[in-house]
Amino acid sequence: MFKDLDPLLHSQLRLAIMSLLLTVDSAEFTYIKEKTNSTAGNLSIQLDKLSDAGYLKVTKSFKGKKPVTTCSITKAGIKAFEDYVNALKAYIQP
Amino acid sequence: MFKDLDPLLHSQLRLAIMSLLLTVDSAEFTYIKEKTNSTAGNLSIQLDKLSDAGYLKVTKSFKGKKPVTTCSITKAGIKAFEDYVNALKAYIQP
DNA sequence: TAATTTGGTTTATACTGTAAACCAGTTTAT
DNA sequence: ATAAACTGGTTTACAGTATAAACCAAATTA
Repeated sequence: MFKDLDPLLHSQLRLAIMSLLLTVDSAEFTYIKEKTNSTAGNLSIQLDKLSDAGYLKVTKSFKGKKPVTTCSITKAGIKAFEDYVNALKAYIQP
Repeated sequence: MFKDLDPLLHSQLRLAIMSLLLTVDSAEFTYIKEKTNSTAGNLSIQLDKLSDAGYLKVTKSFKGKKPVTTCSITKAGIKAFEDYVNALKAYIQP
């Protein structure tokens, strides 16, 4: 009746990150931080978790002299998100 | 962009409990336990939290000689659930 | 009457989420 | 030139959450 919800996605911030990355090719750390209203520390950790799970790819580079962290969702991430939403529907539909 | 999700509802078990109680007048502890596939201990605690928040009403009685715990959702619980679902939609819609 | 079952609650522990502190480097002001 | 403040994060420490395991009282069954 109620399927398990992927615990990695069932978190407000991580879900927001994934939701955001679904709509764009890639996004920078600071952009995600702003859009999700998160602190840098929290975002850093949650990005690591999503990255460790293979749900997104994180690349580090420099823009001029400044370090930039860029994130993009992976195939596995899209799949996991879709599965999560499908499972969730059973909970929130009347 | 991403509204906060009621942390009380953003929990797999508590959400399942609320979802279940929305569809029925009331339900007994053992029924909820079975339908949500939860352990008694976990269920007991999560029911307390929802009850403390005023999202549901828990009444204790006896069926014959056996104790029965009966739960039903409150107006406040229905409202909270609806708000949660509306907020959640922003996260899961493409 | 001893063991098992029912219907839970309480306790202990592992896991999560978060803010605060921190770090390396850059820019700005003096 | 150097101190102060800012950028772009990471690490650490702690509070809160979820869960299983242990427990309890009463009823049922062997």
